[in-house]
Amino acid sequence: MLRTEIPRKAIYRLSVYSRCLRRLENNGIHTVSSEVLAKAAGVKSTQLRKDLTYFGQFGTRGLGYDVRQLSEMISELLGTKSLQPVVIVGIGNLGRALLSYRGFEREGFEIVGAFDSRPGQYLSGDMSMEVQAMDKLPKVIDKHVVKMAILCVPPNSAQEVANKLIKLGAVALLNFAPIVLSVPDEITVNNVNLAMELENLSYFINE
Amino acid sequence: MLRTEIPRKAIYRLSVYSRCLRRLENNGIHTVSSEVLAKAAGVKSTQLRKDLTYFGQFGTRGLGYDVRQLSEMISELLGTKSLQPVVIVGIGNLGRALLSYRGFEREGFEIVGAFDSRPGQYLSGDMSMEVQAMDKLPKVIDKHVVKMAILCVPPNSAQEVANKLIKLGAVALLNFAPIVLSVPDEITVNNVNLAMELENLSYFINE
DNA sequence: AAATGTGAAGTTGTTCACAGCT
DNA sequence: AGCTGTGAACAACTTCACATTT
Repeated sequence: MLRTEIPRKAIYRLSVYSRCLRRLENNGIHTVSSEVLAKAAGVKSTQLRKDLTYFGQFGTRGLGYDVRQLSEMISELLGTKSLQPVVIVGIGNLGRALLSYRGFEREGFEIVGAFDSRPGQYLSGDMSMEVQAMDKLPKVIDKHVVKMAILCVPPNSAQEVANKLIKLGAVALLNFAPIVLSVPDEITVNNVNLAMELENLSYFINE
Repeated sequence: MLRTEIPRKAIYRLSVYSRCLRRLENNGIHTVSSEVLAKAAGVKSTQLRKDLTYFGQFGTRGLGYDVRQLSEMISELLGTKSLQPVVIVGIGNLGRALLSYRGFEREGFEIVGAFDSRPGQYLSGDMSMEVQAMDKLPKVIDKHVVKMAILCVPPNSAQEVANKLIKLGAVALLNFAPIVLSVPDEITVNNVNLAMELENLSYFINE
C-alpha cells in the first residue's frame, strides 16, 4: 500500500485513536471494538476500520482490537515511539509559550533548541531558557539530526527562515505565521493559524 | 444559497483570500484577477472562483475583482467587520501566551475577559493582566454579549467548562484541549491540537 | 481579448452492506 | 453470534471546459 494514497485526514485521525487508546490502556482495558473506540474518537466505526486497513490488519474478528498492540502499532506508524528532536524558531509571545508548554515532551517530542534574531536568556515563570542566535542553527540541527521545526517568526520573515531551515535539512515545518509558505514537494508543512480559526468560528455565529 | 451547502473548507479559504487581499490593498493594488489572487493564496484559480460563487458574483468579466470591494465583502461574510468579543478560559502557559498575543485585535477580535480556577493578577512581559475567577464568567459574558470562547483548560475539565460556556450563551468554541468535546449540533467547535500537528508531521518524516 | 461564472466531469473521501474469520 | 475487513455505492469536494460578459 503506497503511503501517498492514504488520506491526510486519516493520519490525523490516527493521532486521535492513539490518544483514546492510551486512555483505555490507563483504565486497564485490554480489548476494544471498533464501535467503542470510534465513539470515543468521535468518528463512525466503519471509518475507523477503513483507516486501519490502509496500514494492515490489526483486529480479531468476533473480538475486536488489542488495545496495547494497536496503540504501539500507531505510535510506530506515526514515528512517535522514539523521541523526535525539534527546534523552535522565533521566540515572541507564541514561541515563548510553546517553549514553556510541557505537552510536547509528553507526546514524544524534544525541543533541542530555541532560536531568535534577538538571542538571550529569558525567564518564563519558574524556568529559565536560553534563546540562541540564528547563526547557531546549523550546529544544533546537525548535532541532533533535527528534521522538524516550529516556526513562530513574523510573517515577513517566515519564508526566509523556512528556506534556511530546509537548506539545513528540515523536512517538516509547523508554521504559525499567517502566510502561505512555498516549499519543495518533498517538504511537509502544517499550518496553524489562530486568527483564522477565530474567523472561521465567527462565520458560524451569524447563523 | 443555503449556508449549509457551503463546504467548510471554503470558509477557511475565505480567510486566506482576505489576508491576501489586504496585502494587495496595502501595496496600492486596486484590481486583481482570480489567477493572481489564487496563486497568492496557494489554490487553483477555478477553486477561488467557485468559492466566491457560493456567496454571489463579485467580479467583472474581462477585468477581475476590485480588491477593496472583495475584501470588504469577505469581512462582512466572516463577521469580522465589527470587533467580536471573546473570552479565554484556562490561563496556563498557552492561555497566557494567547492573552499577550496581539494578533487577535488586529484581526477583529477583542478579548474581554480571562478566567481561571486560580484567579489573580499576572505579569506578562511589560503588561499586566487580570485573571478572574470562574464565577465571574456569567456577568462578563452577559455584559459583552460574548458568543465565542477560547478553551485552554486541561483535558479533564474541558468538557465541563464547555458545558458551562454553552449554557451561558457561547455558540462557538476554539478548543485547545486534546479531547473530543461533545456539544449540541448548533454549537461550532474548532479544535487546535499542537501535539497532533507535530505527530502528523512526524508521519511524513519517515518518507 | 481577457477573465468571470458555472454545469458537468472527475477525483477524493466516507459510508454501506455483507462476506469472512474466530 | 459477534465483529472485522473491504469492494461497491454514495457523497463531498475539486477541476475542467466553455458559455458569457465587459
